[in-house]
Amino acid sequence: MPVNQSFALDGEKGKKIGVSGAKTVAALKSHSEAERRRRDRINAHLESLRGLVPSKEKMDKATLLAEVISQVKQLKTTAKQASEGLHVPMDTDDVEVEMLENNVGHGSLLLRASICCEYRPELLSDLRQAIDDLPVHVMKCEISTLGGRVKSVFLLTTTGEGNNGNAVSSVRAALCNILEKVSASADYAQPLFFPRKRQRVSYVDSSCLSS
Amino acid sequence: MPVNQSFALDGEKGKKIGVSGAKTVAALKSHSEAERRRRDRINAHLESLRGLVPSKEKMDKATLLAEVISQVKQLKTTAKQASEGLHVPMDTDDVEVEMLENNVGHGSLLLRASICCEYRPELLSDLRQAIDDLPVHVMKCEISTLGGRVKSVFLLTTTGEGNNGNAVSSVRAALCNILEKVSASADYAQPLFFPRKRQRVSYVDSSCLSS
DNA sequence: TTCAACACGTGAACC
DNA sequence: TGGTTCACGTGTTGA
Repeated sequence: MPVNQSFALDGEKGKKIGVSGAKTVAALKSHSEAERRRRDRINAHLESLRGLVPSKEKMDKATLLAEVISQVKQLKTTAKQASEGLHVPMDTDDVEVEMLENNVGHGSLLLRASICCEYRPELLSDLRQAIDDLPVHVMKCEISTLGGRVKSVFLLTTTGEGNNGNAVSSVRAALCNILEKVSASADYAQPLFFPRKRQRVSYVDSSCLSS
Repeated sequence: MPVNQSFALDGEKGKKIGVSGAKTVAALKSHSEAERRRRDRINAHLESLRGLVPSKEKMDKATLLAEVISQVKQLKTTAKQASEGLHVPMDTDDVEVEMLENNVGHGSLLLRASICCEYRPELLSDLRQAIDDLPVHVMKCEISTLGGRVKSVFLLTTTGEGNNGNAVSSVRAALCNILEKVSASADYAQPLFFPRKRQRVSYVDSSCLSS
């Protein structure tokens, strides 16, 4: 049972309990009702968040919010890796080669190589030729197109013929060659307003993460 | 300035204001402090959610939670589509067409179409021709190869020219035509309405993980 | 008993 | 001025 402390306060401050008191109590009533609506709104959203979080137990409000935070972060990273990292071609030419694992088989390496550039008819055959000339094995190839741009991602394993130590650099060099060919053949056509980034080569060594 | 209403209540209930009153006021103090800690915890999580939401304005608590809810739903669908995007071609020929949403634009549909078959040189141009002949728009295309087999996944939106109701069936028919061309070139008869399952037994996949 | 979590009403601040 | 949002202290309930 809620206590109306305005009685005591009115008495202390000498206020009259009359018409002005009725106005005050009406204002307080609408105020408390508005506050109750606000609480209900927030709690309703909290409840729908409870439905979205993959947990079966009833959780504390704070722990529920913490769970939501961690899930949002997780989803953001996976969505980012999926959309930007792997599938969707960006509008800057790019070559990336990274080593994923070094214990696939007997000293063979697992590489992830990607090239992103403008599409041209000879691109796919050039890619195939370049990969065939390398001492690598294509485990998986993925080609994505978006608006005339192409992003190609390869999962490669070294065949162990050559030196595995420079496998990353040799693959990167081969892909950069293809990028150069693209740039040379596309020199006459520059539809963009600003000078395009021709070649951005990045190399991530993931071997430091795992022993 | 907070009002300590225990004075009036103690007077009404006839309680003594003395040692027991001191204990009561101490209990109330610890209680309010605990409640304050709880509020701080919740608000801290709310603040970190504010940092995660892609909005620059300061938002209401309720609208912030609503924004978080919509973002979680959005991220869930994109993450799911991304994980679906990593598709490895299987050893069986297959055509799949499904409707993802029906409220993309003004009555246009979002379709996901995929075809999985053996690679042949004319496959890509055939695919392009078939898609171009359909009243659809290619939002995203993804081609994956594994050991000579190809899986191609399209994200399509209907242009609204034809009847959206049979968009799924027309796309499926076009893709099945391509599948039949593959089969025809392989000198093999095929059933009429269902995508044929054709086991690929010609050679062992050299890109298996063991080596 | 104490503790943790919740809803409630209220004062204050800001349009 | 009302209207709205927030923080606070408190009553209550269940472990």
